[in-house]
Amino acid sequence: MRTSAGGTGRDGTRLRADARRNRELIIAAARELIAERGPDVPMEEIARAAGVGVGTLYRRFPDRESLLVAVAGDNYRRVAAEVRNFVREGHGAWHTLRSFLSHASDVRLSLRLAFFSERTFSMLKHDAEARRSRDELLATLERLVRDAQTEGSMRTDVGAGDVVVLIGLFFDPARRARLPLAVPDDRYLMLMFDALHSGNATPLPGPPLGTDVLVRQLATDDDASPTPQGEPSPDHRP
Amino acid sequence: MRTSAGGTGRDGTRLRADARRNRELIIAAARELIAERGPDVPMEEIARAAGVGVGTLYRRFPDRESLLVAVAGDNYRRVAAEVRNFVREGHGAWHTLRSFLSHASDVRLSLRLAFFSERTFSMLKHDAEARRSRDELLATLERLVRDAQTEGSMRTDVGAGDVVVLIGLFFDPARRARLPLAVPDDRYLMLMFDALHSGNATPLPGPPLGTDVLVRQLATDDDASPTPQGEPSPDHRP
Amino acid sequence: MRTSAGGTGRDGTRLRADARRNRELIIAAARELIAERGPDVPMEEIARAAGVGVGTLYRRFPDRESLLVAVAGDNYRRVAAEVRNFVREGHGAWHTLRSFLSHASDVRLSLRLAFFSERTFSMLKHDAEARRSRDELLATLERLVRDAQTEGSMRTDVGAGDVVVLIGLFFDPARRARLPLAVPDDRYLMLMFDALHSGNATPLPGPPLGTDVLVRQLATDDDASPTPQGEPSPDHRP
Amino acid sequence: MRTSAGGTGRDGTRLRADARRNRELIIAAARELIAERGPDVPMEEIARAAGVGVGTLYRRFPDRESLLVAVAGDNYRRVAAEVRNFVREGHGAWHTLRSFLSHASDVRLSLRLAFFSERTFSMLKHDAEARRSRDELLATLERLVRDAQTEGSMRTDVGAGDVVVLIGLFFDPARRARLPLAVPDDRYLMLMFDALHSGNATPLPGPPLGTDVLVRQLATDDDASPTPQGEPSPDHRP
DNA sequence: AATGAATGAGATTTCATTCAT
DNA sequence: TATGAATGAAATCTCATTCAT
Repeated sequence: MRTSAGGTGRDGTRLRADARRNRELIIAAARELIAERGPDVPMEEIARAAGVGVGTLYRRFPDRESLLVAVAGDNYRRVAAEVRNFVREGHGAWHTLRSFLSHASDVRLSLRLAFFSERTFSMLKHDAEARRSRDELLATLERLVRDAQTEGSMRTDVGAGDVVVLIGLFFDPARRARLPLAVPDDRYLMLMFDALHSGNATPLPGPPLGTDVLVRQLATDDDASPTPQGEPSPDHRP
Repeated sequence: MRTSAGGTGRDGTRLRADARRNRELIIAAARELIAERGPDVPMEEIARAAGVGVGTLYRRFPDRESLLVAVAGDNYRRVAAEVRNFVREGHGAWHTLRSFLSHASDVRLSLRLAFFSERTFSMLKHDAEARRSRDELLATLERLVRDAQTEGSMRTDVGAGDVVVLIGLFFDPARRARLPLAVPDDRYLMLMFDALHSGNATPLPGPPLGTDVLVRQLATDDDASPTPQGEPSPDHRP
Repeated sequence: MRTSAGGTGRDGTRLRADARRNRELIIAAARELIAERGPDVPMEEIARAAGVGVGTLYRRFPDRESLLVAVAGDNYRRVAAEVRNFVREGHGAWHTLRSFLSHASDVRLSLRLAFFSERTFSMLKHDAEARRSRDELLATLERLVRDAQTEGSMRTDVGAGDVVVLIGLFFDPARRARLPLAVPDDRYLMLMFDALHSGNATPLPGPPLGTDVLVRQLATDDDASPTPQGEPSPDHRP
Repeated sequence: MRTSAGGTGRDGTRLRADARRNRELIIAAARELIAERGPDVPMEEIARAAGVGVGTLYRRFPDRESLLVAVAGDNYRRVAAEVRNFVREGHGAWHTLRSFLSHASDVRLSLRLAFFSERTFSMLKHDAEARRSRDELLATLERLVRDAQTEGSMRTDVGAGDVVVLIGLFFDPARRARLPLAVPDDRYLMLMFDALHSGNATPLPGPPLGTDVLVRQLATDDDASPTPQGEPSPDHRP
């Protein structure tokens, strides 16, 4: 049984064991460096951190964008399980949402990665599994938001898309690195939650932003068909 | 008696008319491009946008940092008058603070510019007038925050420094440009205000952040006189 | 057992064959051009002369200084063997000294290269092998001078350091290139030797200049061990 | 009575008093800076040192070469009187030659300046007075050398041209600046004299080099007629 | 398949020289 | 006429990407 997770080449053929290992090393190094220094770190440094040559990196990922896509996809996968666990616990939607976004820095990275650039986003469409993971993540987020709103603990004029935007704006490591200040993430995360909590009556301009809007907004120019072609391996975990 | 605003060379001598005009064109172009694409836009593009040669740009500003400083300084000056007007109106501190930060996009740019890099910040110290403007801006912010807290409309576990950080994190045009979404600034500004409004009881980690902390944190190596006038951050805890 | 001469990267690892060849082409081109036009020839020209792109040059030598160091180091190595041969012959120290400096233009280039700039010199300290070669060269020079003085054929109020300075002043190709004259090196080399010959009684201001002085004068900031082996300048005053 | 000394424009018209003053300030500043840092000092620095704008400098001297020519010419004139004095004293030709070259740093600068570049040299041909001063200087040098040789104190296989070459090679301030060593000029000047002193029997390759050779060698490509055209003001000091 | 060398297109900065004020 | 501002052609160096080993 072939799992597709990060283990297939462009044409769907199985990668050699060492090749797959390199692929993973590269993605891990890239995630680290990107999280630390933003999406513009020199390719050579990523290669060095991964312990491979640039050539290898480029053989695996023909350009920077496709590496970003891979990192994003990988991250979604990493997050997928975590997501389910968080939800299972059942401490109330609002609390779950908070701890979900507070503790899982991978989640935050995931939410940011999809929106690094149009091309990153649009390429994501061609990796069916990553897209599926992403959609699961977004669906979970949607559900948590909806439940929290039903509970009455979250204001109803915001949507899951707003949460994604907030995360995307807030947690930019490049920006943070540039701020010559040691500001604690937590403090501003808390403020963000307070902003989202119900009891804040200021009416917001515009309707709640759903994640569907985010996704749709990016899927206009390219092909509209949901999963057009090049789905390397349709079979995935049950 | 003329003030020197924008019209003096490094040594304080008056610039020739055409030179001053170019200087202003450059700063305007730089502000525009920086606001649009962040502080790393090619110098050549800035020059082109200003309608001058690179050489001219470099004659006026020997390196990128000094251009950033100039843009920051200029922006502070542009903001200074506006600041006073806003305050004069007197519709209550909270309302004033909101409209102050909501309407003046220059204010937001100013608050961000000071913290682009340590060197930008530190060079700013040597431009007395820009520093004065900055300090006036920060002092105003401090006052508004304090008053709003006294009014009971703003939570007391945040400080003016927190506002600056939030602005700095939120309104990064480079980041925005990268987001392939047309997100309305207003919406998130509102959320930010709601986060800052009183009635949000979640205790924040850490003490309120004053602007003095921001300024002091960056002023270690150089001159010791922290903030010549415009006392930012008197005590304001409840 | 291979020596690493010219064939190792910065970290001592073996270079690939083609890289080593390029490295050598670059050094050769640089030596040529530097000898012809001084240490300021455009990097791009050096690259062109070597038949490579600038990028290659910069990959090998991250900046101009490090290229100069490499050329110096290489030159020392080239000279090292020659030095021993000259000395072996044994026609009397004075004669040896003369032919040593007369025939080997590489020797002269070497003696000049170490003193192009403080940074060149100081970086040289970190290339152990080049330093060893340099020290061997200087030690040989010291010995020849001392022996010639013992023989009675060389004035005793000069030292090997003086010889280096004279070479350094005389054989500046940039200077020569600028002189719109075809002056024969030999002629002035001969005059220099006559100046150094004994029987010239004019007392010189200052003590004989040893090469140790040259070396020490430049070795203040960095490591304290002055000259690992190849003892330049034992006492040699009459 | 119009004296031509530095006081005429390109077309021979008398310069306004302030213009002449500027011309002199520029030349003085240029001499200083050139002597200190070689013939490549930025034009703007020369202008600044002279207390004028670059525009003024360029109005006076259309390019760098012509400034060098002017500095050379001026220097010759400054030296001319000195030359006569030195000779008048009459302490023996050898002694005179030594003190002549030892004490008058202007003399040394003059001897170097003529040979900075072909164009410098060739342009000199168009400034009749400077050429005359130069020729006087060279003639004096020739005479001193000849007399010293007649006295028996100077070797006869060298000529005044050799002396010029030696000076030209030795006293390059740019070179000296680069040497990270404080070497005393005197010491090497003394050595040079010892080289030139009789009693040094090593036969030199080639014939004595006369200054005529220097001059002739540079006058081939251009026009051969001694003072072709454009002698701005033939009348000069009686 | 892996490596890392080579490439060349920018980006920054300097400075000789021209030109508007 | 004096000024110094404007220009643009180098020169240095970096890095994404391609290609030989």
